[in-house]
Amino acid sequence: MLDMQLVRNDLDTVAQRLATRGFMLDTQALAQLEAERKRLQTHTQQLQAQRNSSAKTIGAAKARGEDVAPLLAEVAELGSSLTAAESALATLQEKLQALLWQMPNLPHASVPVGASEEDNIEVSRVGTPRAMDFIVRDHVDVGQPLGLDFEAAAKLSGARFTVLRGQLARLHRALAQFMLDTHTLQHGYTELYVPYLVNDASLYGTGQLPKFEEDQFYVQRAGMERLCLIPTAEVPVTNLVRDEIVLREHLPLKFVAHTPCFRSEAGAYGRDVRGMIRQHQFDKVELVQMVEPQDSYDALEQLTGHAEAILQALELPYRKMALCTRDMGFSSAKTYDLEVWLPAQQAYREISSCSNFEAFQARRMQARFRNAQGKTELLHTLNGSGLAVGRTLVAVLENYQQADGSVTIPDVLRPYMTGLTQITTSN
RNA sequence: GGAGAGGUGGCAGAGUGGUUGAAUGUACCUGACUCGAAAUCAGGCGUAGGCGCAAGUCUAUCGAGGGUUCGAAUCCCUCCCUCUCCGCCA
Repeated sequence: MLDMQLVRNDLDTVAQRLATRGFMLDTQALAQLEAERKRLQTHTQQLQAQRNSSAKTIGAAKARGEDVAPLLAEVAELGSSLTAAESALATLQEKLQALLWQMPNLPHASVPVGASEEDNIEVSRVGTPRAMDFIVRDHVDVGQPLGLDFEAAAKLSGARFTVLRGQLARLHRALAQFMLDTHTLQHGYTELYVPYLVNDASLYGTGQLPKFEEDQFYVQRAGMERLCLIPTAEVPVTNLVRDEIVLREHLPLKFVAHTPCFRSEAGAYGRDVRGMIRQHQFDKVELVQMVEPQDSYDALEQLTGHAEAILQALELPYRKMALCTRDMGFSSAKTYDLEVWLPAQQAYREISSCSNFEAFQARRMQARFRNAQGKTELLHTLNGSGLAVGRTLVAVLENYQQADGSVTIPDVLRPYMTGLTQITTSN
């Protein structure tokens, strides 16, 4: 959520910056609503002040044992006009609030302005795709003989689910373990285990609501608040600081969590239908940081580097993209995507997204810290995938495939696989 | 599933219709005492918003929403959440 103060005072600049990401702010309508709000609020507060002072007068008179009838007559009219003013103000403020909830974050000055992913800028490219002197198969063809089973998953749940068997399931687990160990032991993150079902307030906090309700999976409970399957660990982890005032000496907070993620992928029909690139359920190791405002862009570089370290350790070729204004997520001020090389597609595909949200989420969550002056100030929040486990498995299958149909296990994963060096149909 | 208790300021904890934005304790800040610290004493200390150059002033806020009332933390209704005990269960 943007700072209403800023939106008010700098309406045209805000509108221009939002326009670069494709959000058209009706400044005239907003200015008009704002003016009306101001008028109504002043009016309402005057009436409230009047009510309060007469109530006190009446109370005092009663205490002295005087007749209060004439005083009561004086305020007879006040009630109804106050009720009317209050409800008019409430309606208007709801309208303004709804508008504010739906406005995306302002892009940082360093974000390239662009219309689509075509305008994303390649920041760096690491690793060289391996030369393969045989017909390169995609992860589906490589994986199916080794235990990747979409038919079984379809029977159980439908499209966009996966069953993994045997060493493939184990490799999947090894990947997650390796990522967690790296981030906790080498990058200083605290591991968390968190709920996979969260309430609406949490989804508002990180920005999934109110705009992206149709992307979520909801669980209804009779007589209880509905809960939502988390689309990413970002939601439960970031919301840990919701309504909290963090001590400055505890900053930065750095958390890592391995969770499944659930996405309905509404509107993605026909995209990546083959394989396990785009699933309703996938695992992800998520990095989250809460930092002081002046540190957040350094933190973004570091956090992105932590995700890159996994790709480097796995010796997977990738590139780092600075997303352009139009391609960034709703809540983000700046995002780097890490894209891994998929030889079958002869393309780099997203495997991690690292973002600085500045105070956008913190304002929604009222997540604050006490600054050096002892005043409460909004935190800056960041997160990034480190990495998407399912897609990492895809990348390993494709990049480590051999002519004979086996898959070599990357060196760093072997300790997690009791020394196994390759996956074949026979193991 | 059954029975009960409860949601008040950073924390603890009073308050059951009238100058209560809220006692008290604690934490924190400032000052006094001290060579310094501890202890003690005095003062300050929530959040959000409106108006104002400012000093200031006004409004809202005691889980959420609605109701009663001139006036609600306090009474009534609905909902949400937490805790305890019993049962069942991974």
